Amino acid sequence: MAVKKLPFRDRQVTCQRLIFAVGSLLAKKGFKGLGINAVAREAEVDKVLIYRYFDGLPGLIAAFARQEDFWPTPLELAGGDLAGFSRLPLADRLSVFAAHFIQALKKRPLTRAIMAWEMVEPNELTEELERVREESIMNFFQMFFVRDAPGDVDLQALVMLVGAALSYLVIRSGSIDLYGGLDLATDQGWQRIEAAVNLIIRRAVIPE
Amino acid sequence: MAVKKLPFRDRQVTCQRLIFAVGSLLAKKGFKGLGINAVAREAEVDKVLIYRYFDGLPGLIAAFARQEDFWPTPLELAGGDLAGFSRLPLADRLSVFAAHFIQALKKRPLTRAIMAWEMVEPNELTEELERVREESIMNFFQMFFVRDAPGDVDLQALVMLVGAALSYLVIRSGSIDLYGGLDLATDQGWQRIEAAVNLIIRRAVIPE
DNA sequence: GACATATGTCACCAGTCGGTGATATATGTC
DNA sequence: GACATATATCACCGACTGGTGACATATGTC
Repeated sequence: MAVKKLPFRDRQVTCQRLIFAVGSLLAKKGFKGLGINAVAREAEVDKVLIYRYFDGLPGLIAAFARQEDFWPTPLELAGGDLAGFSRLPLADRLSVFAAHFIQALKKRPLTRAIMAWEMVEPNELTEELERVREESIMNFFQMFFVRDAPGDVDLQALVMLVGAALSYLVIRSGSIDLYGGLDLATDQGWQRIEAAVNLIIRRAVIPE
Repeated sequence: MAVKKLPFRDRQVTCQRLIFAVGSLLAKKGFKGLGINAVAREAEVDKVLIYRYFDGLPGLIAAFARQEDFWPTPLELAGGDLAGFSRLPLADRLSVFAAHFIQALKKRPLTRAIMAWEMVEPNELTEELERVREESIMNFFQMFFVRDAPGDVDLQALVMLVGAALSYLVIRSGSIDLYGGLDLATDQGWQRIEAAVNLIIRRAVIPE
């Protein structure tokens, strides 16, 4: 007789298995596969426990998002040195930010998946993630960019446009290799993109 | 006895109903609801006819995409006057392109939906739409921008970055109103975005 | 040991999914 | 009228979905 499951009877462990299962399932199948049954199967845990411990799938996913570092920290976006970052000239600060933003997204497949999800299926969960992220973005901007405010440049719009473009390209790179002739699959391609971003930044904030 | 369906026995009409149903279902429910059964229900047509006439749902969706003007034409992106557009200075041409690109996407909810779809569920169908679009984009670029090629600016990367940013923002505007402090819900917000794009363009292609 | 509780298993529900084969009905051709 | 064909309907399949209630078993407390 096969021992189907190991009833550890340890709630913590079970919860961890479930949370982990969300991540691995998300990575494997995307959202299509993200259902109560599938998650329970993946975790080798009875689905009823998802209701018990997380009050349903949204609660579980929320727990997952809370525990993952699914969104880059300001420290990470600043390149690991907030003070040094803060001392850089505006253009350099923007360049550093752009470069680390790319890196941060590239190394977070699950974050990319969730970002893509948000674009397609607005629901109470994605809205929550959304809110947190919007707040985080705005904080970072307020903290490091708003003070410069060159009178003739809408710095906020500039930053967000760059962020939007990079978000789009990184997300797309998950499913295609070529966008408008830009190679999203190789480091060279991304260097080219980064160079273009830097050029935009330099030219746009000339007056500093 | 209720007359459940009107068996017109007119293949063309039936096909039209199915194609239309794809659009209206896509608009109503997004992709989640886009299944064989749902489409058939929406069209009040037996699902088996989808297999008969379109060889399955992908075929039907392909037919839908083919018949919709789901992607803006070069003429539209050029503002209705190809010759005049072609005669504009580079910076103006880019600005006109950006403005009409925004308009073209804003007035095509289904295109936005499909673009969002492509970001989430790469499959044989989206790949096909993808291919067509990539081709279209590159043609437009080759036709109207490549000739200028300022030596110090990666014009292609610049154009595609702007396109990526605008695509991202327009798609997001379907589900959120605020992105990084930018208002995606009002015309004023979009004017601000457009202004920022124009600034980027002007500054980037100064040398012309 | 008795008991309550926490933890986990199982069976079942109604509904939907994509898909198929058999059948009915209208249309066109001879 | 006879017949083939195009068109549409229907019934069913196995599989999966989210969800719930009943049950089993281990753990901790008294």
